[in-house]
Formats: sequence, structure tokens, C-alpha cells
Amino acid sequence: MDNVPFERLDRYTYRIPRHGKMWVDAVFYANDEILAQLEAEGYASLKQLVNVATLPGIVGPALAMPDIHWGYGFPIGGVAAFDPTAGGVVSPGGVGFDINCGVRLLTTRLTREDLEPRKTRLADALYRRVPAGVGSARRDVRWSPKDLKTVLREGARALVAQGFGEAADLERIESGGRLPLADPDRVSARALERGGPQLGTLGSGNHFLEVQYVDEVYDPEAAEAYGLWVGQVTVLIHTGSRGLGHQVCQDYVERFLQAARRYGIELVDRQLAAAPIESPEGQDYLHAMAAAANFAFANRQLITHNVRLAFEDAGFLPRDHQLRVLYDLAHNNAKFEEYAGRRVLVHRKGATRAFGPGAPDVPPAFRTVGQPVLVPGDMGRYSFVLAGTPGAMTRTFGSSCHGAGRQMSRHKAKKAARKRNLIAELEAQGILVRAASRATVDEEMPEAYKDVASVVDVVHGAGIGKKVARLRPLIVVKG
DNA sequence: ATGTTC
Repeated sequence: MDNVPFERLDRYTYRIPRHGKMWVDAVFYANDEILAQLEAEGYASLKQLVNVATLPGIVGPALAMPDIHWGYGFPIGGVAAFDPTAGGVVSPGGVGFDINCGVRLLTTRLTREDLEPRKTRLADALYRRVPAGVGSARRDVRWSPKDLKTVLREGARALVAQGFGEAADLERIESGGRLPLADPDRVSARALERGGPQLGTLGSGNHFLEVQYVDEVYDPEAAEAYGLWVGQVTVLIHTGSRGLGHQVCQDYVERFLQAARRYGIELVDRQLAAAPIESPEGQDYLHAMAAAANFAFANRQLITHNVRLAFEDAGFLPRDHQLRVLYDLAHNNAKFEEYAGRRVLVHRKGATRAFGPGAPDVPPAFRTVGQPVLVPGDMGRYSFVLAGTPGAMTRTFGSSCHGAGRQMSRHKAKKAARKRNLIAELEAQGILVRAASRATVDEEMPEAYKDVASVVDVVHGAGIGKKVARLRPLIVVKG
């Protein structure tokens, strides 16, 4: 049934007026190309957005960013806020399986030319230092159960305290690299078991580690505040909470199906399983989710440490590379934030926090331009750095897009890539690939993704993000 | 995303 009624509000903004069991309107951002894609999928992801608007205690519109696509329960690219004092709910499907999956951008003082003679050495060193692939694990560092729980409680700072990284790194992570509330005792033994050996690993799927260069600057003032300049080498890390977060999500999805029934929450889709924020179940999930989120921050911190070692393996001294964290931000979590004097729980699933100038938790250096918003594209084209805007604060609960979004299923991509040699094609374009599995490279081929430039143009045009710079890949490490 | 069907 292709019957999602929507109307155009302005060039890039569309509204699905409240109807049926919806408590509020839904709003999404798109251009003609994205609209055509939504139609081609029978509006499956917009229907998911409509479903989100039926959950109790939702505040303001249910929102979707222009990289919206179908997900578990909630659409990926979805943003939804709930009022804890008005029966508002929390839903594991509104956060996603990869809890606190996110992106961290490192800057260097190296130019593309500095890198060129050592590019192969660096690619090999990164692949050696950062385990990638399904079930990837580290053998060099063992975390005792006690130390692992400290990581879940303290996040990235627990890693810095052990010598993995620098104190300055922590100032450049969303929420200081630690979500409050984290309680490892509400994480199952099975989740802890899965997570232990995986701290400091990349994983598989769309996760990656990329060495890039700044190709173009659109906003010189913001670029200067961020310390970005044309020709500069950067490193982008995309990974999350690995098997630990996945297990936490699975544990609570099962429990929340029963909880929803107990609290009389009508679910138009079982995958929306939810519990009141203030219920024991809701509280348990929020505390466990925060612990998994801290694991993800710590994961990106340990990878950062190993990226620094890899640059040194390749012959760059610390004073030459000067690897610094520009920013680390997540796109799969639920956080308490305040809008128009109201404290709400904002679910972001495949959506990025994009706080504008003057907002809380934005590092002092970025306070006048807004927080950096990192938007990875695909491994052949480019990624973008945006800045948070006042428009995002008033219209999208301080949120923006998180990536390009697929336009081809994994299966279809694999089939299309079968008769090609993606790794050789990318190398011919100057992009070195080191991957644990050819199948993953095939699934992740550039054509499998929408052009992220189109997504970013919608965000920029709608005023919920501002283009700052574009990054082009030089080395790609994949699972 | 995921010890990719504990």
C-alpha cells in the first residue's frame, strides 16, 4: 500500500500530517532524487516514520533526515523525542543494534604529498594495528572483568587513564566520551563476554578506517576553527560497540516486548518494542545502553591510539604527524536534552547530533561556529564535514544526517561487483584498500550508496547543517 | 550492525 500522505512545506521539507494513530506530525527532508527512491521502496521507511509517531509521549514531529532508509522498527535516519513526565517511552529499536556507533575524525599536519612516499607502508601498518572483519578481536590487550566494567562506566577516559591516548582527546568527544547513567551491572554476562576481546577493533559491514585529504573548503571560518585546510591529511574512523552493543540491544528487545504489553503500550509493529522511560525496564535499558555507548567511545579511543602507532610504524614521528582528535560523535543513541525548556529523551538512529553555536557540550574552540558534524560517504568518492546550525536546534532537536544511505541492497551490490575487481579499480584511482574480506568490499562498493553530496545539499539547503569541507579517500581499511 | 541462523 503506497498511501503515505505527505505535503511539501518548502524546497526540502515535507510533512506527513497527523492521522490514524499518530500523536504528532512526521517531518522529513528530501530532494526529488530521494523522493523517487522513497517511492521506489513503496514508502516502507516513511511508514516506519509514521509508526514512530504513534508511540506514547512523543514530542514534536517524528523526524527523518535525508539519508532515511528502512531499519529495525524505527527508520535509519530517524530522530524522535519523548517526554519522560508524559508517559514518554524509550525503545531499543529507536537506538539501533550498534549502540553509539559513530565517527571520529583525526587531523594531521601532514600534506597529501608528505604521505605519498609512505602510503603503502601506512596502509599495511593500519591494517596490522587495527583488527578488522567479522568477529575481529585483539590478542595484545586483555581486559579483566573488573577493567572492562570500568571501561563501560568511564568510556574513553578509562582508556586515556591506561595510556591509550591523550587527555586532550577527551575534550573533542561528544559528551566527553562518557554517557552518564552507565551501569555495567545491567549488561548481561554474554554481552560482556562478546565485548571484551573486541575493544579496539573495527568490525565489518559499513565500518571502516580511512586516510583522506581535505579536497575542498566551503566555509573558511568554520574550517579554521576546526583546524582544516586544503591538502591536509585526515583520518576517519567509523565503528561502534561491536558484539557488546548488539547483545545489549537483543537482550532488551526481547524484554521490552513483554514490558510493552504490561504497560499497555500498543505497538503497530512489534519491532517498536518500548517501555516508559521511568519504568524499571526503561531505566535498566538506559543504564545498559549508556554502558554500551561508553564501550563504543572507548573502542574509537583505542583505535585512535593504534592509528598513532601505525603512523609511527610508517616512519612519521609524532611531531611530524601531530594526530589530533577533531571530533568524535555518535549516530545511534538516546540522550536527555533540553528544548524550549522541556527535558526530553532524544532517540537518534542513524542521525547525528548537530548542535549549533552557543549550544551546551560544544567545545570552546567551536562555540561560535557550532559543533563539527561528520558525514561519511562511500569509499570511492568523498565524505563531508558540516557544522551544526541554529536551524537544527529549533527544528530537528539538534540533529542532522549521518551518511549517504544505501541505494542498493547488500545482495544486489555483491552480485553487481562479482564480475569486477573493486580493489583494483579503487587502486587505479589512487585509493589503497586493505580488507579482511572481498565480499565486504563488494557489498560496500561506491555505487551501492547514494551520492552523499546530494544528502548534504539537502541538509545545507534546509538549514539543519552547514557545509564546511570535503574529504577524499587515500587509504581504506575494511572488515 | 551481528561469533552475518544461540
